[in-house]
Amino acid sequence: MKNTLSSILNTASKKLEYIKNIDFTFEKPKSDEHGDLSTNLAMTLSKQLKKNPRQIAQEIIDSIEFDKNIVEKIEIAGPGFINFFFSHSYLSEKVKQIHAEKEVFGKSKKYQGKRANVEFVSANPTGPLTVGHGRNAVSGDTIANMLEWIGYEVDREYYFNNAGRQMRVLGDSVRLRYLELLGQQIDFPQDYYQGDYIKEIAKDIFVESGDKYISETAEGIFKERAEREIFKDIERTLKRLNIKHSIYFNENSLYEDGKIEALLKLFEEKGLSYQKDGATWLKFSELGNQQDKVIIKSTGEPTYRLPDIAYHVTKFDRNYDLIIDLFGSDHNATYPDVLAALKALGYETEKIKVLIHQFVTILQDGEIVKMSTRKANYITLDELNDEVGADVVRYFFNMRSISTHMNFDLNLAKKHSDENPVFYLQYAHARICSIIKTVKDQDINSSLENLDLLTTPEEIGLLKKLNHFEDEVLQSGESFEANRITSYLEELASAFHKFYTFSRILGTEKNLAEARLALAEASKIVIANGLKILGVSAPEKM
RNA sequence: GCCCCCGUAGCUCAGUAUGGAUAGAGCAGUAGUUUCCUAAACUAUUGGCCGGAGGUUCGAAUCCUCUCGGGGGUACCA
Repeated sequence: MKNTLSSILNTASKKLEYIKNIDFTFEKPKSDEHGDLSTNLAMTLSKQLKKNPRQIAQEIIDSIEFDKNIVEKIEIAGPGFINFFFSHSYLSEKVKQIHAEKEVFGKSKKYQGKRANVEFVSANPTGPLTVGHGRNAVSGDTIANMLEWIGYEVDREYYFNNAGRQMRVLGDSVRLRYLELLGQQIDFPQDYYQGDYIKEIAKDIFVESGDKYISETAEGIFKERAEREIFKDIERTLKRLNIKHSIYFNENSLYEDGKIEALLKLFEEKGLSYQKDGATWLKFSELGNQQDKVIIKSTGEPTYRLPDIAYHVTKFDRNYDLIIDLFGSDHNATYPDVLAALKALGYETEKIKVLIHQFVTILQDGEIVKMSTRKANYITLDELNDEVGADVVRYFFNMRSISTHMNFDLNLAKKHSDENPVFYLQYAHARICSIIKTVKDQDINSSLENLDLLTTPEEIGLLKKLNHFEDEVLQSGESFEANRITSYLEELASAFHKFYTFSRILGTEKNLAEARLALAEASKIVIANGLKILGVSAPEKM
C-alpha cells in the first residue's frame, strides 16, 4: 500500500520541484473517515516553503497523476493532511495476491542479499533458564524471524563463557555437593549455586564413579560435567519454544585463536591502552565515555570487556550487514564501552543495534517473586512452559514492547482466561478451517472472479486489514518490534470475527458465497503467516 | 552522585523514532445477541487533567528543563 502511494506521489515531482528527493511517510489514520492512508507531508513542508499547508496539499494533489482504479479519492482534511482512499478493486486485488503467494505472502525482498546476526540468550551454563531468559529467548528468535521475512539471511547466535570465575564457582559448587555425598563435612558458601540441580549432577558423578574424584579440583571434571549437563538442559528448554541457535560461540575460542592477544596488541599500537597499578587499562575517557576501565586485571586475568570487544570484532570480520545484540537491562552498562572501543578501532558501529529488554516481574499469588539464579529462587522457563504451553509463552513475551517492565502474573497465565489474546487469534484460524471444511462438503469452492461483490462494511473492513499486512511486517522487521505484529493480528482476527458474524457463506447466492470463501481463505493465510513470524502455532481445530 | 528503562482507563498495555485531525485496545463492569458455517464469538455502553510543574510551537502523551514515584546499572564480578 505504502509503496503504491509513494510511486503515485512521485509523479508530482514532474511539476513540483520541492517534491523531489522526498522520502514519503504515511500513517494509517485512526479513523476510517480519514482514509486508508494519510500523510502530513504538506504540514512538514509548510515550514520550509512558508506557505499554508492546505495550499501546499492542494498543489500536490493537482500535480499527481493517478489511476482512478487504484485511488478512488484524495482529500485534504484538518490542518493539512492528505488522505487517500483506495478503490474497491485495488483492495480486493490483494485477495488474489494472497491466494497466489500463500505461505510466503508478506515476505519482502527489501533486504535480500543482506546478512544479519542476532545474538540472544547467551546465558552462561550455570543453571536452568528462568522466565527472564525466556523473554530474551522469545524476543531474539522472533526478531530473527522478522528479519528473515524482510529478506535477511539470519544467523542466530549464542555466546557463552566457560572460563572465568562464574564457572569456577559452579564447578566448586558441584565438588562440594559431591564431597557431601561422600560423607564429608562441608561448608557450602552462600554465594555458591544453591539449586537442587547441582546436587543431582554431583549425585550422578557419585553414582557412576564413587569416590574416584575425591581429590579433584573444581576446574576439572566437576565444571566440565556441570557445564555439559546444564547446557543440554538449556538447549532442551529452548527447543520446547522452537528456538534453535545456528552458532554457539565460545569465549575460549577467542583465546585459542589468538584474537585476544591480537586485540591487546592493537590497542597498544593505537595508544589506547596503558599500564597502571599492575593492570592494563583502556582509555575510555578519551573515547567519550565516563572513565577508563580495566581490561586486564593485575592478576593477569582479563575482565569481561576485553573478550566482549574481541567477540564483536569477529562479528565484523564475519561481514554481517546488521548485528543485533539483545540483552537484559542488567547489562546496560557494558555496551557503551564495547561500542566505543570498536569505533576507536575503525569499525562501523552503526551496524550494531543493541536492544535492551527490561526485566520481567513475576507475580505469584499477588506477590513479587525476587529472582536469583545463585539463590535458586526463581521460576524456570520450563515450569512456565509446563503451566501455560509454548504458544502462550511466545505470544505473551511478543505482545509487549521489549522496553516495558513486564508484569507476569503467574496465576493469571495459568488460568487460560480470556485475558490471553493468543486464543482469540488461534480461534479465528480454527474457525476458518472449520468453515472451509463445511462448505467444501456442500460443493462451494472459492473463486476470485467476483470479488467486487464483497461490499458490506465487514467485508471491506477485512479487505483493508489484509491490505496492511505487508507494510506491518516490513515495519516490524525494520524496528525490531514484534508487538506490532501481535496488535495487527488482533485487529485482523477481530475484523474476521465480525465478517464471520455478518457475512454467511452457506445459504448465500453462489457467486457471493464463493467470493466470501475466497476472502475467508485469504484471512486464514494471513493469520497463519503472522503467527508463523511469532513462532506460535495455528491450530486447525480448537 | 552519575547512566539506562518505565509512569497513559479499575487491571495489563499500545501510541513517543518522523509533534498534528475528537488519546486507543484487551480484560474487568453494565445492557443485549444463538432454531443459522465453532458463543474461545458478536453488538451497544461506562470509564482519562497521558505522574506533576514550567517551556518551545499555529499545534505536545510525543521535543526541552526541572521534579516526584518504581525498576536496573554504575568493580581489577559477568
